Order: sequence, then structure tokens, then C-alpha cells
Amino acid sequence: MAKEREDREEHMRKEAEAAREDIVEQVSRQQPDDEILYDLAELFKVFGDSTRIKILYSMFENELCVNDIANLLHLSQSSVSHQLRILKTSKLVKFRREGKSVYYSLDDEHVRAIISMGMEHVEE
Amino acid sequence: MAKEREDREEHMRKEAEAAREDIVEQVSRQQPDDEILYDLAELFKVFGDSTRIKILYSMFENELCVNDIANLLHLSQSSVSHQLRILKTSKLVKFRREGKSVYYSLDDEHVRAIISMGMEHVEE
DNA sequence: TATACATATGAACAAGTAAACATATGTAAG
DNA sequence: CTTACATATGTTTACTTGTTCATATGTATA
Repeated sequence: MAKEREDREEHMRKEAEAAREDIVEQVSRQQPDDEILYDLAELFKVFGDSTRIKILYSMFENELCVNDIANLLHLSQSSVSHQLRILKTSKLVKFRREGKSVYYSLDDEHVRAIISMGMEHVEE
Repeated sequence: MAKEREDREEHMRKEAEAAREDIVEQVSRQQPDDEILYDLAELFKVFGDSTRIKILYSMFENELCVNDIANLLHLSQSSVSHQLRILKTSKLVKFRREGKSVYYSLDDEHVRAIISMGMEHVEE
């Protein structure tokens, strides 16, 4: 009888589907809140611009003032300043004032680590 | 005589300027090629979208097919597929076909590492 | 306080891009 | 080979965002 085989197949199909649903539900529970993932995306978005990456990389070892960066990367002072504001807001860089100049540097080791990880992936 | 003091100040100013220039030149030498930094920015740009980050995170532990992801994240099939194409092109995910479904998963440990690093920074 | 230099900010414009919708391709089974 | 289901892709649109230009703020010095 074909009926029996059909029943068996239907049974297996339903089990597989249930297993899928279990996994999907499990993933759903493990998934962080949307808010956190939104923040995470915002963080990477800041790294996701070649001008900002160049600026960040230029500060990998040394602190630099706005003018240094502008000269080094052949960018306008305005552009550098605008980008530094974004980097500042995202807590990727810190700064200190010395006379008329403002010196910027990477905020912490996380920033260096993230860049390094990305570099490894790119250099493959 | 004020002249002497002025000379001394000018001397110091020039020395400081020269030291700055040295540092800037040193940074310039250390800076990777623009092309590499461009690729690096492109990489982070892919992480820098909340939809793609959600998709990536959903695959943190398990492989998932397009439909699973769409249901899980309440996204249209089209949207998920478009984003997966971007993730595929950037070599952030791999996939295998099984019957009518296509199962996607993170391409390597770098991807996990980059996401984890970002998470640490966000969760501070 | 006036001047010069360094940096920051506001506004407008141009380029890039994610989502939606429609449609095409691929695959299994009758 | 036709139907149904899963995934992929092309196109348009609305929105986001980096740059430029002009201007403002901040700081040291005469």
C-alpha cells in the first residue's frame, strides 16, 4: 500500500520541520536585543568609511593633532574635524588640548583590536 | 636683551616643529597603502548595517536557511536574500545547498572574532 | 583688545544604499 | 513537463551621509 509510505514520509517531514523550528526558536532566544545589535551596527558603521579608517590608522601608534592628520592624509581641515567629531562621539578616540592644538589618539585597546582583526581578514 | 630670549624661543619652536614633522613622516611610512585601508573600510561597512548584523548574529552558532532568517528576524525574503548576497561577496558567510533550501553560516572565526570585539566595546 | 593661528560647526549638495515590489531561476515531486 | 516551493535578482524610491564652503569659537601673544 502506498498509503503507509506516504504516512511515513509525512511523519519524517513533520519531524524535520519541528527540529528546524526548535533551532530557529533557540537562535531567537540567543539573539541579543535589537537595541544592542543596532548599537553594534552603528559602531561598525563608524569604521566603515575609508577616510575615518585612515584617520584611525594614522593614530595607531602616535597621537596627532588635526593639522597633522590633514597634511598627512591630504584632507581638508574641515573634513578631518567633522570626522573626528564622529569618532569622538563613538568613543573611538580621545583628545587633549595643548596650546592652540588638539591632540587626538585612539581611545582604548578595543579600537586597535577591532582594526587588527579586520586587517587580518582583509590581508588574506 | 630681548633679542636673546626671542632667539631662544624661535630655536625651541623650530625644534618642536621638526620633531612634529618627524613623527608625521614616521606615521606616513607606517600607514598601509590606501588600497588596503579602502578594503578594510569596505569590510567594516558590511558589518555596519543593523539588518546585516542581525543576520550575521543569527548565524553565530547555527547554520540557517533563508526562510529561517526571514521568519526569525521578521524580514522579507527579498531583503534577506539581497543582504546575504552582500555577505557572500564579502566572504563573511558560506553556504551549501540542500534540496530546495540554501543553508548559510559564518565563513570563519575572524567573523566571529570581529563581532565579539565590537560587542565588548558596545557593552561597556 | 586686536591679530593670527588652530579647530569646530552649520548648511547645502552629490553620491551611495537598503527596502519594496515584481519577476526570474533553481529544484523536487507528481 | 507542470506545479509548488525556495531562493535570487533587477529596478525604483526614499533616505542617509561625506564633502565643501563659509563662518564661528577658542587660544596665545603683542
